[in-house]
This record gives sequence, C-alpha cells and structure tokens, in this order.
Amino acid sequence: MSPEIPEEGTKHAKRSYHHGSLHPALIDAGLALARTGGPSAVVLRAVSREAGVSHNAAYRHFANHEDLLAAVGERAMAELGRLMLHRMAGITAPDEARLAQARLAAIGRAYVDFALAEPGWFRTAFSGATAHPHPPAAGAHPPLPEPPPDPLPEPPPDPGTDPFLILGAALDHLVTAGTLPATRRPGAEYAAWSAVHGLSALLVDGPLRTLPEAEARRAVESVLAVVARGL
Amino acid sequence: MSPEIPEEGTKHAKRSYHHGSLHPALIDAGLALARTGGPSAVVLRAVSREAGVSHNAAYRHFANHEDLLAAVGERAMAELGRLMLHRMAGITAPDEARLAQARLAAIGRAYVDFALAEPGWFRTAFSGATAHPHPPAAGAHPPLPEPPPDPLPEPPPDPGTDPFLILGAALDHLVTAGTLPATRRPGAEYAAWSAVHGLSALLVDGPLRTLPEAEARRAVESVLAVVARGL
DNA sequence: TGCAGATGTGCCCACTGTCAACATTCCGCA
DNA sequence: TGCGGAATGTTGACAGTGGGCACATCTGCA
Repeated sequence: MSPEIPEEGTKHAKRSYHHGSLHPALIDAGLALARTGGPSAVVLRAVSREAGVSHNAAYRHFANHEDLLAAVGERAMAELGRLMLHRMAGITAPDEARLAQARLAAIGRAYVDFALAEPGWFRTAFSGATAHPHPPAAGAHPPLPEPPPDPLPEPPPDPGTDPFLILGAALDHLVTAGTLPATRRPGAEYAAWSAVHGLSALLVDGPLRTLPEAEARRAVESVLAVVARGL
Repeated sequence: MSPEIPEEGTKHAKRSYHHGSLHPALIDAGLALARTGGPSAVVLRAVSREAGVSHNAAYRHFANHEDLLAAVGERAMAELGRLMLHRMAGITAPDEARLAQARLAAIGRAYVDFALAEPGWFRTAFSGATAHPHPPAAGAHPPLPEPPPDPLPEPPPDPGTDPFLILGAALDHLVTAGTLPATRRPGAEYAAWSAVHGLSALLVDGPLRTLPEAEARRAVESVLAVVARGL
C-alpha cells in the first residue's frame, strides 16, 4: 500500500525484485521445512516466505503446490540414496560373496535408519507424485544406458542416488558373487525393497510407531534375515 | 437469519435438532468419503454435511479433525482385516502344513489386493494416528486374554479384525503345523507384515504406482515366495 | 535504445479447522 | 409433574491455505 522502503534485502543480500535463482531456493526451503514437519509442512506460502519472496512467485517455477512437493520429495529421495551409498562404501568382507551380502544388509539398514532419523524427509520422499518411470525391468539392468542427454533444466538429480537402482546393483552383485541364483534375480528387488520399505513405513507412521527403540532394532535385523534367507 | 422452514429432514427422516446417533453417522460418512478420496477427503465440513448436520457438530463427538480421521482409519483397518479373514476362510489343503502355508499366502494376497482395490481406505487406515498399542510381543500370543472389559463407549471394533492379530494367528498355525520352527516364531510378524505392507505402499502411492497390472501380480507372488522361503 | 518475455507483487476468492456464544433438547431428581 | 443442568446442534467469526488475475519490474536480445 504505502510506498515503504522494503528494508533492502530481508535475508539474502542483493535482491532487487528478481531473486536470481528462485527455483533451487524454493526447493531448499521446502526441504528444510519437510525435514522437521514432513510433507504437510511444505506449504507454498511458507516456502515462499522462507525464500524471501511473495507467495505466487513460486507459480513461475512450479505448476502448483503438488509440483513443488514432488520436487522436494525427489531431493529427499536422493538424500536417502546418498546415505545408502555411504553405508555401502564402508563395508568390507573377506570374500566377494560375503561382501555382497553385507552390502545388501547395509543398504537395508540404511533405509530404515534414514526413515527413523529423518522421518520428515522419508514421508516427503514417498508422499509426492514422484512416479518413477521404472519399467517392468524384470530382466537384467544394463549399467545405466541413459542415452539422450535430455534438455531438462535440472539434470536428473544424480542418477546414482536412486535408491531403487542402488538396490538393483547390490542384487546384481549378489548374482556375480554366486550367492543369488541368476534365476531368482528377476523380481528380487520387489521383495527386498518391499520388506525394508514396509518396515520403515510401519515404524515411522504406522502401527509400529510406538515400538521401543531396542525392539525396533530387533525387528530390522529380523526382517533383513528373512529377506537374506528368502531371496 | 430469516425464519425459513428448514425443509423438515433433508435426508434422514425424523431429525429435529438432535440427530440421535451422530457419532457412527459421522464415521460412516467419513468412510464413504475416504473410500474415493483417501484421508485428505475426510474433511470435517464435508463429513458433517454428509451426515446432514452443521459443521462443528462433529466437535461434540470428536476432539478434532485428527480424532475423527483416526476413527475412520480404524474402521478402514477393520475392513482390511475382514477381507483377510474372508480369504483365509476359503482356503483348503490336503494337510495341515500346506493349509497353514496357503493361509499365510492368502492373507498376504488379501492385504495387497485390498490396497489395490480400495486405495482410499488403505491410505486412510495407515494415515491416522491409530497408534496400535501392540506391545513388543516378542513371545507367544496367548489367545487374546482381554482381561478388563474397559468401559469405553466403543467396544474395540471387533478385536478379531485386527490385521496384525490375524497375521499372528496364521504364523502360530505355521508353528503348530510344524512348518515354522518355533525358534523363528518371535519377530516373524515383522518380516511378513513389512514385506506385504511395503509392497502395497509402493504399489498404491509409491514409485511402483505405474507398474502394469500383470507385473504387479508377479511382484506380489515374488514377495510372498521370498517371505515363505525366508521365514 | 527499445521492447518483448520472464519474473515477482498485490489483491481477491473459496475453502479449511477451530473457537466462542447461543439455541434446543434430553434426562435425572425433587 | 416440573424443573434445571448437561448434552447436543447451530451460527458466526477468525486466521491460514492453494490458486487466479491484473499489474509492476526487470533482463536480454534485436
């Protein structure tokens, strides 16, 4: 209304009408809000406010609220993938077979640990409409062809951090190490992923939410053991 | 404002100021809304409208929106349990061992089928704060002691329809049939439940949402096979 | 230099959950 | 029988939400 002087940069130093990089700034702000409050905290207006911009500015970068939430969820998913990779990298074993097994268990543990340590991000990662275009994939995975460098503004945010692909690689390793019969490889990710994701969901949001820490730990190991035996 | 004649019963016949049984009516209305729209469709005002009552009337029966949603979720959960029981009842087998195995598979299939057939209810059942007081239960389940008939207005809505308890009974059956070593019984529900719940969540809301029907079927069987082998 | 498209702002709307004040009805007790 | 308190429903208001529109401001390219 009144021609008040707008305080000259309320958070970000140089900002005169044009933010410069609102798109990533909005995602970052959303990620911060999602971390503590889950997907429902990723409120368009709060995100815009956090980015030092009026609501509605976001509509220049995202089609709608759902679109923004999906972008934030994708980042949260990548965060999960990053933890899986990190844990996997720290594993050593006397032979290839045991290495492959230990790695599978490690990424499984990482999955649940992430859900428990960052429930806000976990919920957000799976709340969005992040419709993975995972094709049937009932066969073997070639090592990430990724033929056309599609001209999207955002390069697919680290294709290496996709939890599903990380799991697939771990299962492939199990095959080459001779631990998993090749005939059982197709579809194996469904069982492994489902078990670990289900436990995470039940512990974070579901009826197992009240399980005491120690019992939860035991449940994780129990689930991992069943999967290892059953694959 | 103006003293208009209020149409005399807009849906339920006799209703003059007092509804008579608003509490269950609200839950029923919520259940109907949840079925098609999931938990986010269980809107306080819409539910009240559906029950033929002004918004805010619900506050005489539920502490807040979350409370109502939890009640609706509990009913949706019971619906899931009902399907599991129904499917289990239809199973026959030449001997006890195979019967127990087939039953376990049947309730697992029922779980996923329910999620796929009634995604709205499935989401609602697990969205609410229905904090099951499932204690550690790492031991054996005595056959539902249920000692004090607690004076709650709502008798625990059919204790027999609790999916978790149904699963526990099926696993117990596996033990008595000699298929599952008793030493492996503790914690077995975690693996079984997690696998089936995880697959459901991934198929309904998660990255596997775009999986074609046939592939989804295959994934279910794959997951069930791994669990059966791994338990 | 000028102007078209990109980006950000203000104002508006319908809708939501929740609160407080009020109206109506029911039930137990005299 | 009657009456008063406790349940139960209603009305109106509030702040906060996602979203649409017109307009302001800036940036890059001819």
